[in-house]
Amino acid sequence: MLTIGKLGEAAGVKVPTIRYYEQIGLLPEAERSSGNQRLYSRKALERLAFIRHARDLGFSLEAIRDLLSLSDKPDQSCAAADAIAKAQLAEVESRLARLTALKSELERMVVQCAGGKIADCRVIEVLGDHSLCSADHRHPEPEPN
Amino acid sequence: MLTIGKLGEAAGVKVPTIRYYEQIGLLPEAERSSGNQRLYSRKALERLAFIRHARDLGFSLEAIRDLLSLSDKPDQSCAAADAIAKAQLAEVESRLARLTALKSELERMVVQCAGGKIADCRVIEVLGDHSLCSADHRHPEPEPN
DNA sequence: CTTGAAGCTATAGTTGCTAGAGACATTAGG
DNA sequence: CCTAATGTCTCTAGCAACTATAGCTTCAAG
Ligand SMILES: [Zn+2]
Ligand SMILES: [Zn+2]
Ligand SMILES: [Zn+2]
Ligand SMILES: [Zn+2]
Repeated sequence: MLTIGKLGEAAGVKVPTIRYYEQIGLLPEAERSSGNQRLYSRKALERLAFIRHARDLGFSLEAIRDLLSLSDKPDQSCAAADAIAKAQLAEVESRLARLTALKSELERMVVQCAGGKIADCRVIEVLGDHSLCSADHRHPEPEPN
Repeated sequence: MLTIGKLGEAAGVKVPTIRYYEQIGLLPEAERSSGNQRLYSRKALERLAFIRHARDLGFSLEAIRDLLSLSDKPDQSCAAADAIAKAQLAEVESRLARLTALKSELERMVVQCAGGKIADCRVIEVLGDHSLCSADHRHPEPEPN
């Protein structure tokens, strides 16, 4: 059995994050020691590692919740899991497209500025006027990574 | 003079967002009509459009705050503005690199799954074991777009 | 003049954590 | 065995950048 600190170390997850996952029901309530400290089994470590890896791949906690509950039913079809992964891939691809457009706009701005006064700064100028942009960089959906 | 609704429409920004920007001091306190409703000038529209465009390009509100205060000093050197833009470009490039790695991992997962039961699902399997991944997709910094 | 849209304030919720306070538990050294 | 350091406990609040809700007031059209 691992303490929460050891578990976090083993899985590469910070201690408060583990408690947070438990709080939102992504991890089951941990066993407790006689002194009320959380104790984790090898299974718990696997589950946390799964979560961590899925987070690293950009899945939302909601998606991970679904993936975990699917992985608990080994006899079911994996179509649902595949669909979640495909949706995540599509999400990543759309962000990639957007970021690529942003990158070229930012590059243009930076390259075009001759570096004088603010009054002549191409960066400020472009920010004030989207018609100076070459691409259609709209602002649809957010989300990190 | 524009009402907040017209301003939002003209700039492509939702009304509550405008009020939020005022609240955090990104927009100055608006003039008020006799009935206490906000009224905006053409200048205010330009400022909001600047904010909107910078947001679209992924700048943080903090960065935008700095860019706005720079743009109010036309005689200063634009080095600071250029630096902010370069930092944003670097940020975008690093996210792009990360997302590209994610994309190929996700593609691999999705392609490799033969589509049977969960027990044999490659998606579930890979999520449980990063050593099945080909690339080093770590989880450094977040932030949207 | 009445009605419905638009505006007002204030508060709480979103996602995925992170940081702090103050109290208890465990462990290593002396 | 005692103590000090570290680890863990709960609870609360905070981060970005909004979005949504409730319960008002004001405005504009018919
Ligand atoms: Zn410049
Ligand atoms: Zn633009
Ligand atoms: Zn599958
Ligand atoms: Zn991996």
